[in-house]
Amino acid sequence: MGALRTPREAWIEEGLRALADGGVAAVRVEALAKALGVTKGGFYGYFADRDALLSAMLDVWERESVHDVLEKIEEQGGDALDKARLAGRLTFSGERLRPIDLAVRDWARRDDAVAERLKRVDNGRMQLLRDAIGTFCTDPEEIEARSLLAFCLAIGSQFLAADHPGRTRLEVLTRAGDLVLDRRSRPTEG
Amino acid sequence: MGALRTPREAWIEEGLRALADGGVAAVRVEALAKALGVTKGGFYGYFADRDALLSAMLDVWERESVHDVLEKIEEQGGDALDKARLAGRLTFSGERLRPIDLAVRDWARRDDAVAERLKRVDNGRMQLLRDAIGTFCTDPEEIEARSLLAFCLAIGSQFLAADHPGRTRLEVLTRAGDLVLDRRSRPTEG
DNA sequence: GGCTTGTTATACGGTGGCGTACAAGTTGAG
DNA sequence: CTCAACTTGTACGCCACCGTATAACAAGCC
Repeated sequence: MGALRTPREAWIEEGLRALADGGVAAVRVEALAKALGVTKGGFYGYFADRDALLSAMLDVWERESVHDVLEKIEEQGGDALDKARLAGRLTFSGERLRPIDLAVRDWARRDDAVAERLKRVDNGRMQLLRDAIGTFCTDPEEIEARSLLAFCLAIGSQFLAADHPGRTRLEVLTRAGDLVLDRRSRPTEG
Repeated sequence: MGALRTPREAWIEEGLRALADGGVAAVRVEALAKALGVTKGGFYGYFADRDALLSAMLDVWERESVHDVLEKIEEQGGDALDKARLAGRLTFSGERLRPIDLAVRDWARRDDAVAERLKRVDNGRMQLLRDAIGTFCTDPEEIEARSLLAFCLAIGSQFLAADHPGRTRLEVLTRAGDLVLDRRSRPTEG
């Protein structure tokens, strides 16, 4: 029996790396092979074609983004606000999920199947936010509006190029997060 | 003298259309030619290469996004809040600038020259928001945080796939915008 | 060591894109 | 109507990529 020198998972992992820093167009079979130090010879033993790899990559991404995050949240405990904050950090800090998420988001604008998956994932995240904001806010419309604000802050800030003279993005982001997620921040004439 | 049957502007316009609905990878000389009903024969009379077209497209986009928007804002008048709101509508409603903006935003993540241009544009937009929010808010840190929130709301909502059961995205978006841009919306225990 | 089994390298055909060269076509001026 | 000037079509070489076929190769088992 021959050994498994470049297993299926290695292709998926390299594909996710390419997706993360070059978008879906950068996921090219021959480029992945070169990055893995092999040729594409073995690739088609695991995947019918490039689309099969893309699909497998999305499977891994969806599992890590939903199942794995929820698991970590549960084992941490805390109230709904803590959970939402941890979920945000797990997804949008750290160099693994964050760039993949952004690439998937752009990809979804041109591929309905990807858009469908992203919708499932985003709906789950929105529910975490609703639960969190519901702990200090009773108006359902305001809960929804604040949840949207919090989510858009997390995503939008990644796509924003503007400077904040005299401050860091992180500082402004923290303050903005407080405005949306903290009951006590009811600024000026609160 | 021969007439100008497919002028330079037509290539740029078609390029922007392709960029808007397929991303920068979809801006292909031969595809644009087909869309214009010609072959690529004439293209290289106007542009040294594909990059020259991309650069010209960005020039047009930047002028429309900054100069033209500022012009319309000035001729409308009103206070800083009205101006910021109009700027937001001109940029993120309507089917011309909005999809181009999103495509440029993703493009900027992989091209430093584009990132530089986007930063210039975004800085201008942020200043409009600071001026607007400064009309009812005095704390500079809160002004910055609210400006970031407003901007992220405009961008992030375009990339968000989640549903809002029982409501439309526009309804939630309007409420969220009020939370950030309206002094009177100081919800629950305001 | 040889055999079996699975993995990888190599070579190929097909497609589609870029940029160039030049021929064919069109247009307006005289 | 003719000519010059410009625009466009066509054909080409090049390269990168996909997917297939097949041969070379490694690894464990007997």
